[in-house]
Amino acid sequence: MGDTKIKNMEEFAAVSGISRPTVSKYFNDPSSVRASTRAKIEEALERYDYRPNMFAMNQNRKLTKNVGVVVPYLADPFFAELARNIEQRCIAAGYRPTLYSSHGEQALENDILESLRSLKPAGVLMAPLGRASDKVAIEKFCADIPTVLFDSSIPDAGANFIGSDNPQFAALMVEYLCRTGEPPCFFEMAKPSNPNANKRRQGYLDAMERLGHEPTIIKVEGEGWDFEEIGRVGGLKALSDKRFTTNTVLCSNDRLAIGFLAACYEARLRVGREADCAYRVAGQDDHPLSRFTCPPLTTVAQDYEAISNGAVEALLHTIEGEAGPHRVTLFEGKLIMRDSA
Amino acid sequence: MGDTKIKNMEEFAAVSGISRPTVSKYFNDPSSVRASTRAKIEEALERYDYRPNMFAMNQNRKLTKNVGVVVPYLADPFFAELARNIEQRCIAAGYRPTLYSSHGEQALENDILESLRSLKPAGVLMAPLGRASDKVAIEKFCADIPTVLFDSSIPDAGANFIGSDNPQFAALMVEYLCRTGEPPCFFEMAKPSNPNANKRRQGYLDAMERLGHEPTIIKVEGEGWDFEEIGRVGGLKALSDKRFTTNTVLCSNDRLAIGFLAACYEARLRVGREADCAYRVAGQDDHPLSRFTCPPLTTVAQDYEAISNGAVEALLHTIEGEAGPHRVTLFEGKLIMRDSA
DNA sequence: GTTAAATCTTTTCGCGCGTAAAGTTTTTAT
DNA sequence: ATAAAAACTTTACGCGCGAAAAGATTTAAC
Repeated sequence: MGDTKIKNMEEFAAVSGISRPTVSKYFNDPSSVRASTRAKIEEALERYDYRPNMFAMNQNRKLTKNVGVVVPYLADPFFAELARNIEQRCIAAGYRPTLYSSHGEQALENDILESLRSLKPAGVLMAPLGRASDKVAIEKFCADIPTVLFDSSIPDAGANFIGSDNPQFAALMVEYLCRTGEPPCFFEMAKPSNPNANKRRQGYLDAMERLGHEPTIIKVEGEGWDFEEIGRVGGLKALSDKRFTTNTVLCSNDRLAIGFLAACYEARLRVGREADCAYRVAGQDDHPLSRFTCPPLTTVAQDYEAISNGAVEALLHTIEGEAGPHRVTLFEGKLIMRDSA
Repeated sequence: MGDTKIKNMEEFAAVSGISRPTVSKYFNDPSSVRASTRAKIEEALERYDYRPNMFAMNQNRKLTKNVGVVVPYLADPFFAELARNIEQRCIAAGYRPTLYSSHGEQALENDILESLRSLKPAGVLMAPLGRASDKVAIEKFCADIPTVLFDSSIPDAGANFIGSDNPQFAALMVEYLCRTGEPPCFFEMAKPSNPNANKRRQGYLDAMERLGHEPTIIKVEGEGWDFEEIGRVGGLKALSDKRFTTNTVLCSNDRLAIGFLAACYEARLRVGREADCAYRVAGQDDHPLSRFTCPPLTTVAQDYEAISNGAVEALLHTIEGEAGPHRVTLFEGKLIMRDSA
């Protein structure tokens, strides 16, 4: 292999005995050429390892095979895991995903959208920052480029949305906690980065009312994406201020819960379902590390598979023109019972 | 702004009153044109938001401004954090980083290298999978494209390497643990994914010998990148088999330690420095979540800043031709004392 | 075996920009 | 003020491929 170096498609077409336009057609869609031609090309492909020049390819093509994947904070294993799933599904569908993280900053999110435009992507899968997002910029982007939003929605951005049924998450957990012990207090950030938090709070309030309990919401200070630290510091303060009206705490998300567990440990309060425990603590998301906390965290699991799969499929439909304007798909969560509650 | 839509550099040159070749020069290096010309261009840039076509730009340029960043497993917050730092430094240096994760698979790592070649990157920053890497493929890649390896080295790959002084990590922790209590047993995977584990084990052995203690190494089964689960399952088994010869456990890395902490909790063994604790547990890396475990994990901190900064600087030097063949830079770890040991 | 349909070849053009050469203008130095 | 240097304009070409049109060939259909 590699006798003579192949410089361009012209040369490769020569050694494979097929005309260049047909070879070009092959690379755009191998199934679009006759089986016998395809065999010839693929045989030559093994003898001389040629790959078409990406830049020349995409220059004239109206639609590239590039797909942008944007997440708000990649250091959060929840998004890392979603990104991993999405990447692999895109590759399987014959697309070239490129991963971007906004790192929690609006300026970066906008920069990413800008540089994404110049990539002429076939489509974009985006989990917006949420509260910190530049809604107008995102709406404009969605209007120009086929985009599917996931995890966190931007109302009125004319794109499909795939996410979780957040009120259901909270309701599910509230019902479980009330059935097995004292009704929960709700522990959250005063200014959540993500609108899902608001839906979870509402789900909590509704479920508590439905079950005839008085709700208690504990809001802690702190902004940004350092949820664990915010949960720890805020948790310590809330504990010493005795703001919890029951022995049960439902956290707005698992990362906050992990911080709250650390606060309980620091305050020498035992967490769990057993008799000698001071608090029961539950989270929401089923963060990859939640099963390794001490005690293991009871939580509501996001359906990672369904979300990533649904997002990719919705994007492919959008790309292929089957419009279906502004559909919203929500997946239910599953109760994951562990030792913390 | 946006009166007439600018299609290409020709049109943009017209509205800015500068010739196209000079505009082209500006975009390649704004400081290469006269200040007055630069001002004219930048003024026009504000009135008409034009951006040069990426694909046409890179087609004829011998060296692009693209930089590939490859990590073995992005769902590991350790690598996510490194990637974040590296990305931002690359952007600051005027490059366009693109992030890739091998997701723990050799095939994917090789695929990434392949598609990276067609991106004609100015350089690549790569943290190899380690044991699972296709060494030959990586060596070839390094020979063709300016590459800096980080975190995990590939001997003989003709590239600079930036990482941590792993034997020092273990030695530092062994000395601390021996000074404050019983000497540690070493807890690790039988087949570590990463060669750093071997250096840490050697560092442990040397330090134990130097201090006149008998070393004990506990190897647990399991492959892949699910370190926490491997640590938990292996830890439970090792505990029930009574394989620990002292009350102190030094884990090969923090993720394994997090799993081991979960095992201790499950076995109802209290971890910490206090009198009623059964074990002291320490890790290595200062994983982002290590300060939130229960108890907070005593560990040796990687110098994230130094590594990411060093890697980017080494790459920039390599790109700019200042060869300096095969330099290895190692950074020391710092002891982070928390409650677990 | 003939005909229509599908596929391939040949030819040609253009994408948007990098780059080089030759001539012109502006800036800097003396 | 004058010469030399620096920066600019004009012109022209090429990169590697997509795409379209017209003609030749193969395949499928009856």
